[in-house]
Amino acid sequence: MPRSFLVKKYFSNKKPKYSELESQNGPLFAVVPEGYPPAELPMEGGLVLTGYSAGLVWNREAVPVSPATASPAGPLDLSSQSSSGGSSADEDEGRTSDPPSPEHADRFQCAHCGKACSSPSALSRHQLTHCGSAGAALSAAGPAGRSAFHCKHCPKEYTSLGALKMHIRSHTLPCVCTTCGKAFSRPWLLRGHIRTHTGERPFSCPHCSRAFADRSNLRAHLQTHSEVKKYQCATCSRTFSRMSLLHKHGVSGCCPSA
DNA sequence: CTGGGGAAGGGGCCC
DNA sequence: GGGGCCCCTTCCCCA
Repeated sequence: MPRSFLVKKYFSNKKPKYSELESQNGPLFAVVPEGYPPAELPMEGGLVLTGYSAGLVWNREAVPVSPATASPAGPLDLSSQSSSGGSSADEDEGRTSDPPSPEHADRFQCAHCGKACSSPSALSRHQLTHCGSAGAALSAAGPAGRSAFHCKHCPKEYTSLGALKMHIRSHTLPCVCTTCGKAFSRPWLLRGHIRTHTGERPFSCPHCSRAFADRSNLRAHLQTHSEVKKYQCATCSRTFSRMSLLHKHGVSGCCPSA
């Protein structure tokens, strides 16, 4: 289970550019199963994602997945659909931290969302995420119980100074490319950018000769080797390698009954 | 028009 | 607490 996907919460104000998606639910939501309002979809372990999440367009009903084989890591379970190249297995190469073990789930489980943590400290840190801009106002989370650190550049607020500092980087952009001067919030974003100058492509596709500078792009590419792709249209069951393609598909009229 | 690649943003978790 | 890395997601552009 992808860690960040489980616990991501701040959909509503993540990217200003996505305002059009937030303002018009249109075709995109045509693929959300009925009974699952876009703003509240049940997730693994009783998790509920609040707010708009463009990442939830896949249809779990359209592709019945048995509990035994259900992949918590992705929209569709591809673990048994790897005949054309086993993209799922390849995608998971190098990922060793997922999913959390059941015994850990019993030992360090978040009382608010049910998330299992590997240690008490991890649980403590996780519980802090329930406070603040997520609007989850949990009195039991953290000593303050409410956001205490406000960003001076935007309305966001955080429960820890570390989280605030991390966020402020997105405003100050301290990582500057010495080649072109472009600035980034994170060192690894800069490193990824530098690859665009050097041409370095450390992520190779095991099925073809292509290589990529970014792991996520390789992951997307691996979908193209799979017959059954990750994102599925609820209306026609056609699958797509990228959510953006599914979105386009919906916009183009396959799902007019949005 | 569609599918795919490139580049980038940002939150969360682990060490 | 901070750095590094994880992941997902998006936009833009091109074939």
